[in-house]
Amino acid sequence: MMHKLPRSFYARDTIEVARDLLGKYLVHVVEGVERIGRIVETEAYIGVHDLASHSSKGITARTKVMFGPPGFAYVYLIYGVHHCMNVVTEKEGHGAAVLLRALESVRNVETRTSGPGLLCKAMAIDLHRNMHDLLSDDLYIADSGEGEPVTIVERPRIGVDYAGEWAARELRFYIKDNPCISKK
DNA sequence: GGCAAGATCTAA
DNA sequence: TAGATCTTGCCT
Repeated sequence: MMHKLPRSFYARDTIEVARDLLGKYLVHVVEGVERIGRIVETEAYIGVHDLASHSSKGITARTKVMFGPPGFAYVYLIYGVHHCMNVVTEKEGHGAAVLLRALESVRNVETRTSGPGLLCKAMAIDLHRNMHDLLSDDLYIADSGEGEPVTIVERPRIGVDYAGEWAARELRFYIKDNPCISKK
């Protein structure tokens, strides 16, 4: 039994949300087809003081969604090639989000999902899904209701070497021994 | 209005 | 290990 996560789930500490998202299900309905993937890897971008976070640049046309209310999607294009999907967390105005890095295919997901770019490609997520409400009926995250325990591994984030000491912080989380992880 | 750089992926 | 490829943000 799938249960859509409430707004209050996202309105918490970003690291807690990043850890709790592991094992949850991302659902995207495209042209009547329901695509579902189990979240197995995330990264936390915890606020304006986090130099690896886009929000550290302040409020701009691109980052304003990160400063909005929690439970919304923040989608952007990286390297002109790939899309990355984030989930806005904390209270409105905080500027934090959780990046979804890898999924485990559950239903109607054909291509690989090990990495932010591939994840969005497989789930058919693009810039048009930016600022989409995750409490809507066509793009949301749900709990299986089974409360299955997972072993969480903490590692430094990927591709943020420019962020100084923040690059070394262990803000990446994934499910131990899961074969769908993007990188060890 | 122009320019540099980026939370990536694939092929060689 | 380099190239694809385009939006954002800052500079002029």
